[in-house]
Amino acid sequence: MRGHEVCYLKSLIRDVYPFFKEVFASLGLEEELWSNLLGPATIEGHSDIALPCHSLSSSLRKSPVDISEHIVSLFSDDILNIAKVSSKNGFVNVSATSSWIEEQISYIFADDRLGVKIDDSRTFAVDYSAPNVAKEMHVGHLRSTVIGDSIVRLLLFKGHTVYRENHIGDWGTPFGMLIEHLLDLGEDKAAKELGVGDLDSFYKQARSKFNSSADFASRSRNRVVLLQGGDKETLRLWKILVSESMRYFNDVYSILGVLLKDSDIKGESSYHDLLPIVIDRLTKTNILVNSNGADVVFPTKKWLNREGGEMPAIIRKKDGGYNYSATDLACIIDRIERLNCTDLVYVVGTPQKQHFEMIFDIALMAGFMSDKHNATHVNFGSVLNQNGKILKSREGNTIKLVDLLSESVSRAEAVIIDKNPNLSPDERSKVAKMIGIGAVKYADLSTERSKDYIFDWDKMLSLEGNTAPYLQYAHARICSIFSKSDIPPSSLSNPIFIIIDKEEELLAKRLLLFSNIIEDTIINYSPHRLCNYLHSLASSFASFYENCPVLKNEDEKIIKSRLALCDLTSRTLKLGLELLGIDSPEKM
RNA sequence: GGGCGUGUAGCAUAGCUCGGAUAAUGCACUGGCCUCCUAAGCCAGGGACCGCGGGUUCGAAUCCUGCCGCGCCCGCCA
Repeated sequence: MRGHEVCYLKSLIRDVYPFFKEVFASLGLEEELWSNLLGPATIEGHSDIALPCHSLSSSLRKSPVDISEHIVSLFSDDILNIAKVSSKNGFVNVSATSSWIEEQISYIFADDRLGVKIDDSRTFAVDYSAPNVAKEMHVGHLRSTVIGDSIVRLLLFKGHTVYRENHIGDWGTPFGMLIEHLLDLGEDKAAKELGVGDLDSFYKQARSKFNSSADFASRSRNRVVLLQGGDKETLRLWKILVSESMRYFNDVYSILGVLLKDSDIKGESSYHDLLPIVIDRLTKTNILVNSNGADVVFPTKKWLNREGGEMPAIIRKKDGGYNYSATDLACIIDRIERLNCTDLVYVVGTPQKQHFEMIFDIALMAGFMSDKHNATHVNFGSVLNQNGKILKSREGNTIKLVDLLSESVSRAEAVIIDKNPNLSPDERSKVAKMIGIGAVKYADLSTERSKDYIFDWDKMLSLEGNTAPYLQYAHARICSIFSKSDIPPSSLSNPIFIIIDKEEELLAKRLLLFSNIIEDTIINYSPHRLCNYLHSLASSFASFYENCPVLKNEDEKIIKSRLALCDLTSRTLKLGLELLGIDSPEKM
């Protein structure tokens, strides 16, 4: 098992390794036979690291239990400075001593980065959010935006160069009808409707006219031709649609507290000039094939369509129009050749998995990317309703993202009034935003992203359990301890840690895991791992807080040690939440 | 038809890359704890043939394989 508690303490393995080496040398066992067996213990409470002896049974001709007991008896006493060694069920168990933990924790404490290393810098393009112009943002967009933003924060923290790429849907056939509808309404009125965020009704009105009026439909088709032909007046009207929608999206981004800015927008339209070049280069590498009048590529990996025929990726349609495969290939060229990216990350839903596999395959075939580049589809599951059905954006009564967010904030505010009436209205409103928005983001980030998740209003806003408010509360409690004491965190340089009680030992061990968890989270692009860790940290803090008096202690040394543990915990929670894009209020 | 994903206590999830001990966490449930640093909390407890069957292994929730349920993709929409 490799839960958050377990990928613990690489340094403990490093420190005790020489002792194992000595013991196994005396048994005459080759290093290859045992060195991979030494690893994190799988059961919390038994030990920190362990070595199962079962596979040694045949070569040593003894039972695993006998072997483990024998091994324990062979260790030199010097290991006791680092760890206690014991045996159980055929495992050799190694538990770090308090003094070893104290030393490690001092090291982390002195580090602003809490032990997290800076990587060799690479250059990433992270493609996320991608709302459609003149269409409402709904809960489905939440996932891409929130997951992508957290990944960006993590990569930046690890020292990488990151381009945020907001690939908005600002081109294509629907724009004919949208522009005609804009004209029908009058520019001013339309702009206003879009700017205040009434995108849903704008789109629906246009769609319904398109379906019911032949005249409108015909005007719309003509308008698409004008748009694609670069007609100046049409482009001017198109820009109104785009900029008014962006104004609205920026409002949502600001409420959500994500990093996306106007300069991160790279809509589909901006790759226009590259599309003929894509065709040209695919032709030159001899992989573009004409099939029924369309220009297509057959990827290396074979896919079958419904009829059982080999399935190509269509790059240019029979009518000469480019489709999204062409745009995505253009993106790859742009990101690799103009931005010099080494890593391309696409935070897009799982339904597009096959599409991305094809595109990455073709990009390699055509030489747009090489082995030196990593392209990753960071896929995520759908948002389901209570009945387990997908929340549809078109016909159903979809919850607007803004409405969801504001309700979350107002519910959070109601809880604060109830729990902490002493907070001033001004503070309360600030804190309510941090909690309400944090709760929604955390609900989305804390489940394994490739799975579907059930949108549960009550659970999302519940302030109990594995939720952002629980983590924020732990942080606020620590701030409160410091405000009650006359010892500010800044005065705690070079504290001497004294780990005595089991609750403070568990807290300390979990604090030591932080850097491992960050590595794990970013390697897998899985923010939920960080979430689970922070919850386990907050939970061990709550236990510590309940059982280990900090300020109400007689021993000055213990007060200082525990205050330092508190400070380190709050810094870890705050940094961890920050990397998820969630604020940490000092009072709540 | 082809492909992909998913199935773990009443509910929601983690663990599956890279196989180890009594399967972890939260909600809900039962019982305790506020003249005491924020009870938005803590402590204790009950609750699971890890979808089903085979295989590999000293050892499988984890790897392989065959089924079953659910979902998604296979559009000259993005």
